[in-house]
Amino acid sequence: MPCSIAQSLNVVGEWWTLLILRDVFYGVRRFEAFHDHLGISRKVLADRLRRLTDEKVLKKVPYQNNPTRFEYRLTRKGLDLLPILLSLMNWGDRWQTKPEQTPVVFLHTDCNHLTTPKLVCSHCNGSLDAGNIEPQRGPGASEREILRLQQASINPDLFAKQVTKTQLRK
Amino acid sequence: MPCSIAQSLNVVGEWWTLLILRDVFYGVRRFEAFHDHLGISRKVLADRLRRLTDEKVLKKVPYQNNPTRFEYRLTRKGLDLLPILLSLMNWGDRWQTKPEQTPVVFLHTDCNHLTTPKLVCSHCNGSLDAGNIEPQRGPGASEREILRLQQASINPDLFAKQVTKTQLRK
DNA sequence: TCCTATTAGTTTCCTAAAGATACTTATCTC
DNA sequence: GAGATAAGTATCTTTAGGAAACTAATAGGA
Repeated sequence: MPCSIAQSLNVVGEWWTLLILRDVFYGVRRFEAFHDHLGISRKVLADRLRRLTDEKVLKKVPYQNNPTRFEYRLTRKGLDLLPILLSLMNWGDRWQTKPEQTPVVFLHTDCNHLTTPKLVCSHCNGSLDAGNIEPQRGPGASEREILRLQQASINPDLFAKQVTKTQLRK
Repeated sequence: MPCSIAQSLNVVGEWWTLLILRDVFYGVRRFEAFHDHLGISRKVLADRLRRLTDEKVLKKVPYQNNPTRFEYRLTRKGLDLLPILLSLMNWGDRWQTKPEQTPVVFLHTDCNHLTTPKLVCSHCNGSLDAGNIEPQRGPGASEREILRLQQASINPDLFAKQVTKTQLRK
């Protein structure tokens, strides 16, 4: 599918993949450790780790010889997944968890305050949300994509009041 | 699992769910339209839409009577998923797509420039990345979570040089 | 009136993927 | 030699996904 979201989901969209990556960000590196922490089946864990190394999100680094054994580390490409994980965590905290049940918070070591991630514009640093962005065709837009964009509205009348009976087709 | 990422994935972690939501953000609202655009099976589409409305990410709004038919709209909770979608899109663009193949770009209407989403600290507006955040126990941290955090390192020696043979246990 | 189209699903059947558990290989420790 | 450790494979059963046909309620046209 010619869509960057689909491209991403192709790599990290399967069950377990993002939970494995969360563990990697927390410093988990070895097969047994993933298995113990996550309670994931060994077959699926092996499949996912293979996929992630094939896609160069993780790389295998040897940590002993005889027999040679490997641990899994993030590549630059993998490290760049952090915004996705932080966004997921932020949404879960806000909508799925009571504030007093928040399991993990983050300290921003540059300013030494607890932080919540916020999306801003790379150009003006102003906040980015559904109300102030507009999708446009990129250089690789397909015919289909262009058609879709012509009708696109990022904020589709979100809180449209309930349509009254007389407005509805009889 | 007592983890906000798992909580989020519980709602949006299944195949198709985020692609359906992408379409919703672009203004797609009806069953047949999702089916046509995505090429998803009708059964799975019905399952996913039911799940999303149960979770109050989408809500059904009637648009005609006799027979009453509904379309799917984002709630505030659903609208708040935008950072996740933008982060996924951004990662896909950077790592899975050649620049000249980018299908969609975004205009930030506040500053009128094309934009790339960037994560910043809610407190100081400084950039947020693997190098300057540190996970800490939240109010609802479990024993397990606390143990994990004690060994946590968000940036686990990413580019550790290949370990030399003599460093490895013989 | 009868025929076809539209919309939003549901049902059925078949294949693909996930989970549980046991097994394997190579080595170290007791 | 017995057990433990680590990183997987292999096998079997259960579950989930895809394709296609079917359904309900109505509108519009011949």
